Amino acid sequence: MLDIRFIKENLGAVRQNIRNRYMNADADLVVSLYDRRNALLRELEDARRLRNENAQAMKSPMSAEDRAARIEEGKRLKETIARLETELQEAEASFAVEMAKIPNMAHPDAPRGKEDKDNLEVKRVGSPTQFDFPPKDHVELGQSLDIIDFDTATRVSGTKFYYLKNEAVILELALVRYALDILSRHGFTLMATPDIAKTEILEGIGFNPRGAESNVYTLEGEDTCLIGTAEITLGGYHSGTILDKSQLPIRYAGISHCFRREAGAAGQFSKGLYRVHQFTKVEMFVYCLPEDSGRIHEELRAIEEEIFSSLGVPFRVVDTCTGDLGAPAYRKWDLEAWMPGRNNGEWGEITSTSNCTDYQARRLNVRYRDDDGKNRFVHMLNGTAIACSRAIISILENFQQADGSVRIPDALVPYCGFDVIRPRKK
RNA sequence: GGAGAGAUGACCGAGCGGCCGAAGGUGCACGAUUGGAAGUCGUGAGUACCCCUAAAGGGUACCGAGGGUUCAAAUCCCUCUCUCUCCGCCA
Repeated sequence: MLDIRFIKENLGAVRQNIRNRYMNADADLVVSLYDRRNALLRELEDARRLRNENAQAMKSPMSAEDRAARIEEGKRLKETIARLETELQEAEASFAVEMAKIPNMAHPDAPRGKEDKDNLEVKRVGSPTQFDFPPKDHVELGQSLDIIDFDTATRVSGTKFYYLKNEAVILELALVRYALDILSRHGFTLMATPDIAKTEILEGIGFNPRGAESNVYTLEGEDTCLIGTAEITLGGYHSGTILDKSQLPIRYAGISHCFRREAGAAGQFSKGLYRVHQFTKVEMFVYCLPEDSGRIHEELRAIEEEIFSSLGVPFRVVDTCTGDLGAPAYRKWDLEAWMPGRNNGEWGEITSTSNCTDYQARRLNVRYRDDDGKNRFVHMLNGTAIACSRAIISILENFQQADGSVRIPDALVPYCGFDVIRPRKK
């Protein structure tokens, strides 16, 4: 969330930002709810002060009548306080609901636009793969190589699930290990995180666990959810703590499963591994000083580029437009890999890195003590190192050969123990 | 899952319902003493929010969390969470 005082002082800019991001939020309503909350708070504190003074006065000896009068006064105040407390609670609740809808401010250079087609391409590495034969998509390849089974997964678990089989199992593990090795070299602390997190952490990160449009699986009667990304568990790791300034930046690389409901995603491109309910991902997460977050965001992007460059997957980088940023991000880079099997060749998102500034830190209450002794909110950033399902798409489709086999990228051969996946005779 | 013990400020640790935002100790910051250090002495210091602000100042809340009793709760009652010990179960 934003700082309410910032909203009050920059109301015009906040309104404009909400419009630029095509979000459904009302800054003016937030301000008026806040003012109402403050008025009630003042009234309540006043009543409490009178109560304390009354109780204080009763410490000294007094006549029976005076004492009785004091007790009456105390009882009256008790009722007033109880009433005001209820009202304040309601006011704070409605304030919190509206406040949560206000998105982070956007970087001034982030392109204005509504949807992903308004994202701005800023860089290309490699060029779309050329084939001298008709290329297959990864669903077909997965079948002919006998390494991905969608049909059985649909029967056992439902649509948008999959079994990895044979070499694909090794390939996934190889990708994970490859990413972890690179991140370890970049000074990241490696983590394998829980796949479940509390609702309050989800909300702090900026996810909406409830509602029909939510992308989150909630666990019945538990107040917990299946995580959609390790960003949640890594961002929650230091929730409610004050970090030592000298520890910063803290870099974590977390591996987890990711679960997404993808409700209403039927109309979108949903074939194969691209949009699935469960996948494995290595996520980068950084806690840093406010003045460092811009630079570190570039570092995260550079690491993502390093990973996919070294794999030999053609990709481009886009500067995500305001309407596509989501609520927490101040700025976001997406890496889009060339996917030859997608609509006869198309860019498809494989990683993404966001600078969320202090938006998440404020609600999760992650601070550091500054040199002047003041506690300030850290900045938090995240980025995908490897999302296995989509990485596998990009490898299968770009590295396929005329004979129906798929070559393993050189960098992954030592991790896989084989350099090609051949069609399996049935 | 069962039984017991506990949770107080950066840390340790006291705390009879009103004199407790909280003793004492350690640690911390500053000052004095010293050639310098140690030691000693003195002073200061929590967090959040609200009001008022130029600054200063004032108020409210916070003793694991949430409820309750009371004119008044760190202190009494209930629920929950967590930690430790023992038992059970188990990848």
